[in-house]
Amino acid sequence: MRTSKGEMKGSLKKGAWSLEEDRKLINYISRYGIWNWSHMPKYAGLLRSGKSCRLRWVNYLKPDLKKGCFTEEEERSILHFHSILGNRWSAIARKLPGRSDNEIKNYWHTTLKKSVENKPVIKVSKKKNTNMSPCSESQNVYKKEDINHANDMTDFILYEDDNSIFNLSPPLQGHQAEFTDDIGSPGTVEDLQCFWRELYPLEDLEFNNINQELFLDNIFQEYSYDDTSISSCSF
DNA sequence: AATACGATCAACCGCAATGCT
DNA sequence: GAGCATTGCGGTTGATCGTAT
Repeated sequence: MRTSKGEMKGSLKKGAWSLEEDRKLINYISRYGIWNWSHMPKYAGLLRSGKSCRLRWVNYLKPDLKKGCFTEEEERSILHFHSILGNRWSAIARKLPGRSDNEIKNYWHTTLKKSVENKPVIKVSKKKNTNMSPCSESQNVYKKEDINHANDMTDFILYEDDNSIFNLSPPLQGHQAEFTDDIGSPGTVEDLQCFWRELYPLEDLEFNNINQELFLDNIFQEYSYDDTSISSCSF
């Protein structure tokens, strides 16, 4: 069955994305790029709508997304552009590289709107420890400087071409191309690094203008590793 | 300790715009 | 130009958290 917009309905999963689903989507896009959101989920082994996949990628998984608190400068930019553009969140997001429209929209409704209405806002971090983006130092967040040999993680890089399609460069070959979805959930940083290493072997990399540090931070912050995981990490 | 409440944010929904045949 | 598929956008919802009582 299809909706009026052509997307499959029924038997599609909804709600929060699991780590495994994230991995499948990242894995697929890394290998094949974004060619058709509607058909991609089937080939990626995901029981999600194309819309859901796109949203997840755009708002959460894209490697150049910035995570963490908005800076004062970003706040000023949002206020400024909102005064000009109104609720055109995607237009505002384009003015703030690394921020998604959804993130800006949420930040506006939860924080800035109140300040505009002259209600002083006391920022208290109440982040969740799984899917939430890290905000304060109280969060269980580990930056790359916390981890030995973290520079190795800059081995992993995606690039965006003129059509906004993310590709891996160069294409995976041999055992890399055989990399499949049936990989267990990464319990530690080490496990996750193995996952990424299989996708992006050092010798095959080409670097470009994607902010590698942001991508690196995203990988660690995404999964909010606990102390045990970090201390056991040795790459 | 238990419960209620408010804040936050990921994800969904409906619709409009755009592209393709 | 019509009809359908796909993409993108903005509003809204619901789950989950921390805090207050």
